[in-house]
Parts: sequence; C-alpha cells; structure tokens
Amino acid sequence: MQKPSIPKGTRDFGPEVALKRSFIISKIKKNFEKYGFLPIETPSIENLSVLMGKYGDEGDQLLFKILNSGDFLKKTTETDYTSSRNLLPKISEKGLRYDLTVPFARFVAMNQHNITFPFKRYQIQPVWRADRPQRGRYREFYQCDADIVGTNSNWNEVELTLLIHDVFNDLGLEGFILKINHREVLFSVAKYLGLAGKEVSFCMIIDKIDKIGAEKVTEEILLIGGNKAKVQAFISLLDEDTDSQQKLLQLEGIIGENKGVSELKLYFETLSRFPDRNLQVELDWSLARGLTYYTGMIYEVKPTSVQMGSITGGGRYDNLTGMFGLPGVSGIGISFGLDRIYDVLEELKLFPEMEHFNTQILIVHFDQATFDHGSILLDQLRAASIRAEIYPDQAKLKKQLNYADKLRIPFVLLIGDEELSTGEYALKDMKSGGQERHTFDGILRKFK
RNA sequence: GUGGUUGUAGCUCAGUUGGUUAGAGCGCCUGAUUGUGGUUCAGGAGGUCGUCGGUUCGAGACCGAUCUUCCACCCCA
Repeated sequence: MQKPSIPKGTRDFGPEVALKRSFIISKIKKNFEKYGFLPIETPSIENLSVLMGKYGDEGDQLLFKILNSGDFLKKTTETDYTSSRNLLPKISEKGLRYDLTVPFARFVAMNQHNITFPFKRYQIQPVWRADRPQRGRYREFYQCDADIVGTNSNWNEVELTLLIHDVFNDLGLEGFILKINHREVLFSVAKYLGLAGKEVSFCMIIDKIDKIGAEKVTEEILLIGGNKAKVQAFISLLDEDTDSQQKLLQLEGIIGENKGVSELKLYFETLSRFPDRNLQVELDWSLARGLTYYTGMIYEVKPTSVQMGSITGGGRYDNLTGMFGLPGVSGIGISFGLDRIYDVLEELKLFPEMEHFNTQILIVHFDQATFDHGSILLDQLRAASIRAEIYPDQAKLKKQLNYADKLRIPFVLLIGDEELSTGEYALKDMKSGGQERHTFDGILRKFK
C-alpha cells in the first residue's frame, strides 16, 4: 500500500473550509454582477504559444508545462538534448494557465466579432504557478478577475475603486487600504532620475521599499545609474505623510506636466463626488507591481490589520490583445486573490457561524415506524426551504444526537411513539439543551 | 532555481551521553444512561518513529540519500 499524498503547494478543502470559500466567491460574484460584469470561463490548459513570453523569463519558468501525449521522445533528435530550452518545444506544447488575464486577452482576440464593446467580463477560476510554496503562496490558487476592455474612459478606474469597496464591505473587512500609482508617473520619474531605458528595473527596486527600506532602495537605484541628488529628493517624497492632493503637487513640482499625474488628478476629483462612501485610497509612489503589461493606473489592496501581502491588485493595460493580433484595445482589470482573502478573514474571525450554512434540523427516530413518519415530515420541511436531514440508520438516540452535535446542527426533531400518537413533536435546542413541544405547523412557522 | 528548517498515535508535542516492551494531553470507540448530545466517571483501540540505505552487539536518537513541512532570497495572488 502506498501513502496517499498531494503535490506540494496544493490543498484539499474540507466541508468547513469549502463553505467559507464559496461564501467569499458568492459575495465577489454578486458584486461583479451588480456592476454589470458577465461571466466567462476558459480552459485550464492553454497552448504554450499563448502563455510563453507574457510574464517575462521568470514567468516562463513558473509555468507548469504538460508533456505531449504518446511517444513524445520519438519526435526528438540528438541535437534537441543539448539544452532544456531546445528540448521543451519538442516534448510539450501545452501548459496550465498562469493567470486569467492573458487567457482573457486570447479570448477577446479570438471572439472579437461576437463581442460587444466595451466588454465587461468576470472570471473565477484556479490558476497554477510552479513556484516554491510559502505562507500565502500556493501552486494552485483561485483568482477572481473582472476586466473592462474596449474603453479608454477614466470612469473605469473609479468604477473599479467603488467595486473594491463594495466587495470588502460585503465581506466585513474594514481594515484595508487601496494603494494607487500610475505607470506613466513611474516611467517619468525614472527618466527624470537619469534612468531612461531602465524604467522596469527602477520599478522593481522601488517596489521593494516596504521590505528593504529607503536606504537600500536608494543604494540600488544609484547602482543602476540614478542621479544622486534627484534620487534622494524623490525618495524623501515617499516618506511624507501628506494627502493625495499634496503628493500630486509635490511630484508635479519635480517632473512637471505628465499624463499620469493629470489622470490621477481627474481620478481623485471624480472620487470626491462620493464623499459618503468613505473610500480608503492612498497614493503611493513606490507601488509598482510586477506584471509587465500595465501601462496606466495600477492599484493594490493590502490589509492593514493583518500581516499579509496584497489581496487584490490590478491596473490599466493599453495593448494587451495586441500580441494576439488585435491592437488598440485598452482595458483595465482587477484580480481578487481568494486564498489570501480567506486567510485574512480567518485571522480576523470575520466568517459567519457554520450554522449559517449547514443543516437546521435533524430528524431523530426510534424505529422503522417513526423513521417512515419522519421521512414525510422531512420532505415537507425541505418544501418550506428549511435545510433538514434525517438520520439514515437505525441507531441509538445517543449516536443520533452526537451526530447533530458534531455537525453543529442547532435543532433536533425527535419522533417517538408519543409524538406519533399526539402529533406534537419534541424540538430540542442543541445549544441550550432545552426542549419544547410543537405541532408540525408550529415548527414550520418557527423556521419560516 | 539558491540557502536554511521540519518530520514520533487522527491532532499538538515529550522521549536523557545510543540500551529492555516508545509516552502525555486532546480526539476516537465502548459502557455507566434501552427517550437525550455537549459535562462527569470507568475501560479500550490506535505507532514499520517520513522513506531507503549505512555505522553499531544494539538506532526514534549517529551518518548519507530522498521525499515532505515551514522560512528567507527571486518573484508574486
């Protein structure tokens, strides 16, 4: 006999966890639909030609690749074995999806003639990364994406901001902050610092400031050739605890007129139309985000009361479908990280009680006659939309009650000879231990 | 991919410089209680000490390999 196991970085979900996960999904889905997003689904496996080269060299390595079917070695030659790089395309042409955005871009390019633009789609599916697992990092995890493509309107940025707040409000999470930045701003800053051509490196360094601190970041920027005085001036801006208006003015003072700055200004102006939404938005010049395809505003949600990486992220990309032969389609998207949101809600104990989801009444019986009678009542309870079940075996009362206790079923309906003859049933409250007699109608009314 | 770390009962963990038959708490099962769970009491089941190999008269402990866990780096939800 072999020991059963699952691959590293993957997990089984028992009923309790699975219920909580679907609780989160249902809230997210509800809000996506409230904002007019429509669902799509794409295959778990994509052609590697679709996936490769979209996430950088690092990303290509983190793709799970699928071996070709059949005798895949037959089609290889001696020279293919000189390196893995040469061999790979000969033995594998499919891979597991790495995120939902690239498959979505592929979907849009392939279905462009059937799509009405602007197209708002949502997609909630697992993705896979051949990463080394850690706390809050898995090899299989869910993303909940909503994207709007085929529109340049700045309203989209605002709409997604409102959506983010609706979702987290619905989930009961108050301690979070939405951080905002703009790729144009970052690129202009990089140029200003004397780093033309090294914008991406600059973004990667600046993004690490939370982890390694301002000094180290300054050091590294200087190392790739930043102007010392200018770098120090910019880094000192990050420290300042001023409001967004001030930050924008300060930055404009340094880099001058800029498309990113004016878009951010407009964004904050629009947000101010909704003063009673209590929007928690913070401009953060050090926010960069990894994915290479963002071109405009980028954002990220971090919980403030729990030590955890970003639980939601997204941004605007101007030309995502271009690589699939459909240029000029601007889009903006957001991705909720289900697994991390779960961990945060769990840590803050924000999930509703189990009783909210599971069976409300267990019917307990003593013999065949009372079981038969109970099965009829059971059907009527369910007809009234009450979550109910009957203990399926003939078993001692102790065992049946124990079952209710273990599954945290709050009420037990006992049916014995007495109940059969009087038509009044004993309804036991498992929490208090108390017991009352009710007619069946009385019970129905109690749970309606 | 690089460096470190962990593994003993279903779970959380003890286990002395290598020495008889590997322990505890919790959980589980049975009974006290044939119409009352959760509390109490009595009893019981459950382990190839991650796996394979080595050292030794003797290995849970020492050595090697491998898998696994967690952590840091890289990167990211």
